[in-house]
Amino acid sequence: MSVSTHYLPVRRIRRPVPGHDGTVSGWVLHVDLDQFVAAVELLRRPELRGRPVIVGGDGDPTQRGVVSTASYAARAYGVHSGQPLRVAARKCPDAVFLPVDREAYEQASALVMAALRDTGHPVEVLGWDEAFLAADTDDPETAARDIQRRVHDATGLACTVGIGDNRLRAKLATERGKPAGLFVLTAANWYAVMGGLPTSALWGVGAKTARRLAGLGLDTVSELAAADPQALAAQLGPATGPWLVRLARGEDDTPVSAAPHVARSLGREVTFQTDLDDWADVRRELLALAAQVADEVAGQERPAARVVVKVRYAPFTTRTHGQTLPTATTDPAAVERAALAALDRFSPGRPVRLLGVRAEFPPSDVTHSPPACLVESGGSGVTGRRSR
DNA sequence: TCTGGGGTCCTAGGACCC
DNA sequence: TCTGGGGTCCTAGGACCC
Repeated sequence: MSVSTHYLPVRRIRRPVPGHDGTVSGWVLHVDLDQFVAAVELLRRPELRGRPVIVGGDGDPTQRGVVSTASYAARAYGVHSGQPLRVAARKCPDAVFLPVDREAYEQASALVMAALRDTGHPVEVLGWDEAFLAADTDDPETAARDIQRRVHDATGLACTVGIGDNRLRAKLATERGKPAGLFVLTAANWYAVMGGLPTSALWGVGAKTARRLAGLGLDTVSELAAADPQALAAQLGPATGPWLVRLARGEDDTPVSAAPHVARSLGREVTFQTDLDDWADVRRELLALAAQVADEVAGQERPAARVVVKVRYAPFTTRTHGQTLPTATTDPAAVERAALAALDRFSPGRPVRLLGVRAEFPPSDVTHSPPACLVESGGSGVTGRRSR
């Protein structure tokens, strides 16, 4: 598994403080590749250009699996990421279905990130196809076009650049510049662009939170921005409440961090095409997953402190149980033992749809960087809630 | 419409200690 | 024997993102 990194020093960017003439000079650029996974496939299969292409699972729409990425031609039929492949096939029967080819995307991603670093701006990688750049410039649009040209020259791929006066606004600008365009979102146009939108338009507000907020009478970004942070803290938690209000105001003072990402955990999981009824099979599959994870933990030379096993019973009930290791270790046998011990805490007999094993690294380990030889750009899931 | 696989972070509740 | 309040740690679950 690759881990994002590079060798530039971490640099805290200058905040874009308006000068007396209203100009700002510290910008955040959010770069997002257009239909990345599908675009990589189209690069090596140019004959498919213009056709609906759907990448996901094993590339077999009769099997369990979801859409990773649909080409723009396929999206016109209502196909989108996360949709079950069976549904996608019904909506777009003439689509070309392709299996996920992780390695190809990681390679393409590495080229993209290298091109971004060649700009000289600090780069914070967010995943295969996204990055923030800190740009100390008075002309962010020229910088953005320069980035688009460099990425295209290096890879043949198109990207959109969101320009913002902080990370949050840059990120939200990008979707308004798609495809292959630019968009500028700052404090100056925040409410004009975002104010009337539902709260789910914010980065970090999903369907569940939007529904809870609506239950409190907060439907739009403007309404959330005007809410009392303490009142929301009582409703949604001490950190989440105030954070949501700041989100709605477009506030984010997190610097672009070019520091190498150090994973907190490492896991493998698998959904079976047919539910496992026999607990002996469950045990065998779990051991295989645990061995895989243990192997990678050993390869990373980062001791694991805890092992968590995930079981999804049919039809879709998910449970987790963890086992803390006596001492943090890279020993594969210890990791496998812990996984088995955790499995013993589940109720056997129920049919199993999914099994997962995840190793967690101790929190104190965050200062420990992975060895340089294991490091490449792109790849790892630098996701989840950020910048609280 | 039956719902992947990789992650991150936050919350609530219980255990435990003083 | 019954009882307080606070702090910290651990665990499971939930929500979100790519």
